[in-house]
Amino acid sequence: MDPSTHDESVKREDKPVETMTNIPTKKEVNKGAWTPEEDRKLAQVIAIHGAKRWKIIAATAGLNRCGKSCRLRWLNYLRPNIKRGNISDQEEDLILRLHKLLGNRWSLIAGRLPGRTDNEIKNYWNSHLSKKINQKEKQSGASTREESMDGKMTAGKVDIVEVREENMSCNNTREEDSNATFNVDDFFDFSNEDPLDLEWMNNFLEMDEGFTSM
DNA sequence: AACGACTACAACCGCTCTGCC
DNA sequence: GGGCAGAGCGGTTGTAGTCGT
Repeated sequence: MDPSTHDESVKREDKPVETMTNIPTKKEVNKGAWTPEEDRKLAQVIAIHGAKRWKIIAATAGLNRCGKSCRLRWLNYLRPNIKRGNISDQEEDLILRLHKLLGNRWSLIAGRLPGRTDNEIKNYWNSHLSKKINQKEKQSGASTREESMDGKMTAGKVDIVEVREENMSCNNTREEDSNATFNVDDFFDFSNEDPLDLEWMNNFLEMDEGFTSM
């Protein structure tokens, strides 16, 4: 499949806004794997201008890339303090628990795993964890009735969590829902927190255990 | 050695959200 | 309040690498 045949975003990026001469036109825009030279140029420009105004960055760096592509490359690959590969057992466990709580909100999950990107976690989930879970479900489905009851309990737990999250994440209803014991937005607000401080994790694990025992 | 199936992950796409004018 | 542009997110695709036959 050739992505260029339905490239709506590129069309949008080429609106007349572009008065800057270096911004690539639809025909010129480069796609596919990034070269080391492109990485170097992008990193240089970001070091000078900061990681904002991606369209300008793309133009300044002389890259025939759209701003979106530059942003993604920076966030997922070039950014400092990125951890690559080898997701530890602890991290995996955390991903599983957070996914149970949050669903496919990868950026929130990634926010709690220092050095990991949402894209990496999403990929890891799709290629590793989703299979693991499927296997587990199959196993539990084929085993004893007692175990299948446990499976129902697990599914029930997820439902409860999802309902809770719905209540918690909705700012409009937050005031009405005075019984909420937990606010997901507050919980995942890192603004006043050292990202490497793992105390939150203990709190989260305790809370998760609390749901488990429900 | 050659080939197809499978896996992992980088990158793209479309959509939504947010802030500014 | 409405429109626009930029930023961000999650889903999906493309492809290089690996493995089994």
